[in-house]
Amino acid sequence: MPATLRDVADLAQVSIRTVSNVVSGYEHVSDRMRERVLHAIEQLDYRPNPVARTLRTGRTGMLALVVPEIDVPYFSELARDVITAAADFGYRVMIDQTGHDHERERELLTGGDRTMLFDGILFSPLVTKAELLDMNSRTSMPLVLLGEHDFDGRYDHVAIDNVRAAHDATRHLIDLGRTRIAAIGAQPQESYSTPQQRTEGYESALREAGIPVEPDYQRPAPHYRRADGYDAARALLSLDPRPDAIFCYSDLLAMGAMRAVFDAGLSVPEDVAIIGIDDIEEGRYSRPTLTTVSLDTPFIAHHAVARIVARIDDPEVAAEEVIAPHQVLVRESTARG
Amino acid sequence: MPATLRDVADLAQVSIRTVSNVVSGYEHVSDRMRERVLHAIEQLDYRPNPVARTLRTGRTGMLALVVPEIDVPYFSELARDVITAAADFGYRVMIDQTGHDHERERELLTGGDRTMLFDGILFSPLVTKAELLDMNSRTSMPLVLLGEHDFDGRYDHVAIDNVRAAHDATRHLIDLGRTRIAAIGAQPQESYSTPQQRTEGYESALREAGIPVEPDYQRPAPHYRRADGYDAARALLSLDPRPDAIFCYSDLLAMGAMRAVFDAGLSVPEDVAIIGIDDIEEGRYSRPTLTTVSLDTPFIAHHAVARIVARIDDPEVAAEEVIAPHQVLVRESTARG
DNA sequence: TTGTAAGCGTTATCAC
DNA sequence: GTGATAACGCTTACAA
Repeated sequence: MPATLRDVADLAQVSIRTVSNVVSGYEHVSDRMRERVLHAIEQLDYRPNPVARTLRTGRTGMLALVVPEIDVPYFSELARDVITAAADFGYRVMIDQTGHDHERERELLTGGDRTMLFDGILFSPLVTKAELLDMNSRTSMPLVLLGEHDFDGRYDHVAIDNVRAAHDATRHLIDLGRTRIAAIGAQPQESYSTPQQRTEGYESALREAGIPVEPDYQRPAPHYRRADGYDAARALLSLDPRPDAIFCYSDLLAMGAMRAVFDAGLSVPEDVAIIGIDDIEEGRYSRPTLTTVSLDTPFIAHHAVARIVARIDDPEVAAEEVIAPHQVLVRESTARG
Repeated sequence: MPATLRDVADLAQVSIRTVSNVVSGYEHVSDRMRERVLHAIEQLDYRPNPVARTLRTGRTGMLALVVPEIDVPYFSELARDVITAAADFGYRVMIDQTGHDHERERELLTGGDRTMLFDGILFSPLVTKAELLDMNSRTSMPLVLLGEHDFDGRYDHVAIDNVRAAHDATRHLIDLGRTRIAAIGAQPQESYSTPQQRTEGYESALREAGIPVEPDYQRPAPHYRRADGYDAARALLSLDPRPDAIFCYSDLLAMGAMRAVFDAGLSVPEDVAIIGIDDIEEGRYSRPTLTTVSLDTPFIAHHAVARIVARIDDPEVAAEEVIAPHQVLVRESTARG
């Protein structure tokens, strides 16, 4: 049975209040008292019960990071940075996986989930804009959106400029001299905003270069996993004329797409140049290495945590938008012939 | 301000006890009462406070999964399965990252970390056997070890037979006709038990085949990341005679090693055959695809969660050892010429 | 500077 | 079957 404040107080012959003062670092405690208390704490191996403290203070010291799939490299790399950033602010991170389950997302946001042991949510959503809009209005749970962009200032969010990022990626392929530029990653339901924005950037870059937008060259991807990229690329390669470049909305899609190109007996970048988004470590070792749009996840993580902490401390603070920098990293998958 | 049991009781004109009964699904409640209570709950949008409940019951409904690095694919894929398995048992998962920090591991295990908001720990350790032995003895926190094997029945653990797995992997390379078989992944401090066991399996397979164990062919890896595999492989390739096969203690090491082989102007598997351990998804898409020892992570996750739940329910239950099956999956990186 | 006591929102032990 | 009421372990007015 773990020792309590009361036990320590009894042993040290002081009041429970004094023990609490010592434990929580209150200043005005005489040295003799502090000495006695610390000794008793040592002796009993006392540790404060965080749950009791939480019940009293209303703070758990935990953040929830909600992602669709933790084993998607982008999310696990983001999680790593978020855990690190949260530690700097004295918070710990609980990771929740929604598994593309909108219902689960709604539960978390509305608090329909009855086990909310955290102070705030970092949310990398799957939900549509409309869904999200009236979701969190019921709960007062502090919320910061990751990766999304277009929410009219209702929520804190930290994201990249998706339109520009997609535009830059497409532009890079154009500068290579490619003209039949396909894209993988549009979502069947067009209400997901990230894919929508990337499509917008892709199309605008094509138009600016005077290249007609060819609907057949745009393939959806139900999720953003390797298998989805593989399937989509296979379909693209069977077209006539076949694309000479593919812009993938995520690096993982790109990994699958590259494999599909090889399996078709073609080569990257000679036959098909490929670019992704995310800059996951895998792309720095793959063959060929993957050209990508790098996202500065540490930046995203840091600002997201900073925002949520600010909102926890003051729920009334105005919502803020943070745009993380991005940058095209040219590697072998788009190297010039 | 969220509604409490008391508010509901007042509105429904019943006692707080009756409300609690309804909420926690107690059977002996009259229909009229239940009706009234449910109505009030609905009206107030009442949700039980999990912290208060926890303080009373001592259960948080949370498990901690402790891993060195969440962005290492093996761990993120394991995390995914653990989260899924935990959900089946009604638990949620908090992921903690120790970042190769022994001190952090000790903190978590001894509860020196003051925020123990979970009921049990699933621990994929970095610590040495000796360290672990007297670590958890102070706390009574339920603990299940993942991936480790040789702890004399003091702790629950679910793992694979590391010696056999390494033996099988090495044997596979031998059966290919390779004779200069290197290994990457031994740890500088030999007290880590998993690497130790893999080295044991590697060496025994060589000896059985009458192949001398060549110390130069064994390279340590500080961590198990791509960069470590890359560096180790580079060193191996500069040897004379150079190895014609490499057994990597993890798939990620293998990905780095493959890249090093290509950068040296050699090919896999013709010049150097490569096999890993873990069966991460990346290896199913890489070029060449990676031969590996598959670990059945869902099995590991399920049994680990089942054990920890059993131990939470009855702390006195005898420690158990679960050995997960493993299997060599032959792919292109060791295909016959 | 330190002690006393009132909660935080539950669950559980009594009675009735 | 339902109603009071005492914990759970802590923080924090309010007193002394």
